[in-house]
Amino acid sequence: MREPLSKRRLKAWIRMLGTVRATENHLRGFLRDGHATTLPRFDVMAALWRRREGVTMGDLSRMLLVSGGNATAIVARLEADGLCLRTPSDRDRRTVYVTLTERGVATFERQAREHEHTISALFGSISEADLDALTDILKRLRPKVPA
Amino acid sequence: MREPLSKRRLKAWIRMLGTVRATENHLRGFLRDGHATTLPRFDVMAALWRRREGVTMGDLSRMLLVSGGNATAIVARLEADGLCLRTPSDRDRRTVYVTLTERGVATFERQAREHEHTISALFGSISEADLDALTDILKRLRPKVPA
DNA sequence: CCGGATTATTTCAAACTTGAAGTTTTTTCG
DNA sequence: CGAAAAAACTTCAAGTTTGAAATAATCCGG
Repeated sequence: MREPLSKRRLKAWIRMLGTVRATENHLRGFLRDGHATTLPRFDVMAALWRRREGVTMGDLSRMLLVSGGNATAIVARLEADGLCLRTPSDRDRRTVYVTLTERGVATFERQAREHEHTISALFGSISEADLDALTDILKRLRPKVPA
Repeated sequence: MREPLSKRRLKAWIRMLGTVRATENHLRGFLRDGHATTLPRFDVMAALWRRREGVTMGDLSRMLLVSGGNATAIVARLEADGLCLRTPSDRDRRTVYVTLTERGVATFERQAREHEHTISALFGSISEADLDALTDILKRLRPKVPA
């Protein structure tokens, strides 16, 4: 044994954290310089784009793993910019459905193209087999942390 | 080919991001409930602990991949709480060395024990071979994103 | 039907974070 | 040497984020 297993796990975690932070910093850069937006705004718009039919605030915060208060704040700014829309539900007057506006969809799709290219470039050095291995490992990791 | 490679890379990235966010949320929980502190404070203290001889503000922000302004803010709060100390350099009067106080060391080590256990538990479902594979993949990923 | 629990969301203060601008000091090089 | 450029920090405004408390609506058991 080269090192206690718990230490090796810790190092793997720290390395993963570093990779994610570095990648996020990179993404933040092109969103700022090329699209005058931010990562949290992009993340919210991505969630809204994926579920075009509308998402409740609760779903949104669960999808992004952020607090409800945070979701409220970002959606409020996106709405002020005309990129998304909040519609109260008829069925349950507590819930609000959020959707992208037409302009929001167009804006996101423009950003998403470059986003995908950027990620693909950053991840270009890992093979298909690695991609499978990574996905497999992450799949086993994730359920350990309950939502 | 099951799917365009760029889409698969994107999905792997999104999955990794989710894993990291979920893990961070979990860590945030025990730091708050058990140690009355926060993740950014813990991260700074970890960096200071690792380099006990002292770290400049610049080194700190590069180690943690955060902005200089951010490092200043967190160190200021830690210092106000008596957990770290800022010492101006004799050699270069622009630079400041930051170190943990004795109390800071003791506090961090207490938190770090539980932190390591938590990570070890979360990562308990991946084998040693997986750990190697994961580390290897991340090592190849990371240099693509220059600091 | 009533009242207490639960659920969905918002509000708010405090902390965190970025990025740009400003200050001070050191380095470079003509 | 003496600018001009570079480097190390700090400051600040604006945006992000959390978590607790407040609101409002729905659900559920009696």
